[in-house]
Amino acid sequence: MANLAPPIDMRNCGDCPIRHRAVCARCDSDELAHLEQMKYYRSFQAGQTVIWSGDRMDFVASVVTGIAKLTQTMEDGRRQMVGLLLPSDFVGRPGRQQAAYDVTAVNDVVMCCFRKKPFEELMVRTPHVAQRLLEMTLDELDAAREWMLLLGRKTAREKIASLLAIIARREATLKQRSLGVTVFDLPLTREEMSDYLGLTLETVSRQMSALKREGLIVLEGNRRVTVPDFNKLMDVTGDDSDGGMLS
Amino acid sequence: MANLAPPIDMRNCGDCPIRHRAVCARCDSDELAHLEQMKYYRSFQAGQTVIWSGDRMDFVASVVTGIAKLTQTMEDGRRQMVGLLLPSDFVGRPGRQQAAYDVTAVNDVVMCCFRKKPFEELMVRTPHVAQRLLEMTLDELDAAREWMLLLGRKTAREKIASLLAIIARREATLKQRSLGVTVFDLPLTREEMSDYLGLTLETVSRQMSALKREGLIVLEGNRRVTVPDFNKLMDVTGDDSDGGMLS
DNA sequence: TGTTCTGTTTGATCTGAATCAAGGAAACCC
DNA sequence: GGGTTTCCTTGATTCAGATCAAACAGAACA
Repeated sequence: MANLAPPIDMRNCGDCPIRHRAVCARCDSDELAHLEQMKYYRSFQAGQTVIWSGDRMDFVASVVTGIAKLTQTMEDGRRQMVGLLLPSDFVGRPGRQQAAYDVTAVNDVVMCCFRKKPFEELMVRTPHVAQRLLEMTLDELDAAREWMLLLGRKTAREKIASLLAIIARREATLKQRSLGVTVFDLPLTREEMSDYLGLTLETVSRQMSALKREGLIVLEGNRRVTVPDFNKLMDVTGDDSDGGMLS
Repeated sequence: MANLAPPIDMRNCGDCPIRHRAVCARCDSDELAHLEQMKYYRSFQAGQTVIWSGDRMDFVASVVTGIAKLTQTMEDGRRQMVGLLLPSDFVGRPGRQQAAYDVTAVNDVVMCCFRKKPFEELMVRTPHVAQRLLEMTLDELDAAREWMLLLGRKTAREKIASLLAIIARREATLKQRSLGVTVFDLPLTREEMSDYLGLTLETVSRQMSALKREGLIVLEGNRRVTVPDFNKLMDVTGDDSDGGMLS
């Protein structure tokens, strides 16, 4: 209901990653002008569905602000999150007809969109776009595989700690702060966390309480989390203990 | 111990996907000649490690024959398979220094390799290579996400059925047979299956026995599997029930 | 022809997370 | 300010799959 018009200051376009990261870095300005003309913005309210799995998808986009999730659902309702899209992440697959998963706005989201057909044509003309997208897709693949280890082999406790560590690290990077003490708001509800981690929301809640009881995290309300000692949290994740600093 | 020399009939090169799928389809013959000169073959014995996680990876490759697995291992030994490489699958990430996972030959494997540096240079000159790789990577990402649903939400029984269905379907496609009745040899040991599915090998064995008891599969020895009715097997996977016939 | 592997099956028991079931607490809304 | 809704926590119980333990089957080999 809330989209297709761009009430967005063009200056925001500076954050648009398709322009910035996929194209701008290496393309000449003619191509850039092309992209400029093609793009349009859409915004989505928290909870709104961007695309349903199986729908034909006639655009590609990148997240400008907000967070969106990719989910797969089984016939009986069991649900698994399979991707979390943060600002600058790319949505949609050039060369593919149908969406493979549901895409839903977690909070209010703005996306920078391009019609698929012309974008694909542009991709043929400007090799750097394909190369940049390949890079981004490889990163996503790495993340997905990390996630598979989590889903297949980690305990509930380790899963929660891993998720908190991921968010804390991202938050620290975003705000250019060190990882020593981190404070942030969880972008996900308990249920979304459970969909992410392959758990029930009760188990998520219990494990959060446990970590709180042990002083590994401090909770103000349900959402605001303080991690007093990042390394202690990392010890619980089961990951290699370099603190993840050598990304 | 067993590599770096090509005792392989050049005609096998017809199966080499880098040539065939990434390049050949759309590139002029000069580029092809380039690729021809660059490539070399390596073969690996069953169980041999192709690359260790963290090693610097100075080549990219594609599987010509055999099957290789990607695995991640936690400090305490818990292991999760995160990828299964079949003939024509691509190994390695242009633009990345280190290998992110262990790559191991499941059975005897031949790979068609290219030194990374010149391959990357070639990628810049020939846009279709990057585009083809992007397509392949997107496919892998889709597979990984399907796999995440399996790991996070499926029961042991559904996991086993899903794995068997995947292999049966691939086998049928390969031999151009219909899916009605399928016979094939499992390429994986019970332990490898458990690594794939996030289970213990005992549970894998038990569930295999259960499917056998119920007549959903017939086992000759441990490896040879007959699926008398593919649709009945699909009913157990928990997947949407189109029988997977639409791609 | 036994001997030793390696891979597999099966049984008994345990346990971590799911399920079932109440309540609490913050946000929203007349 | 009370009522509704949505989200979260906590407790009691159950159960699927892990763990521990033993035995079996086929292949390799001497």
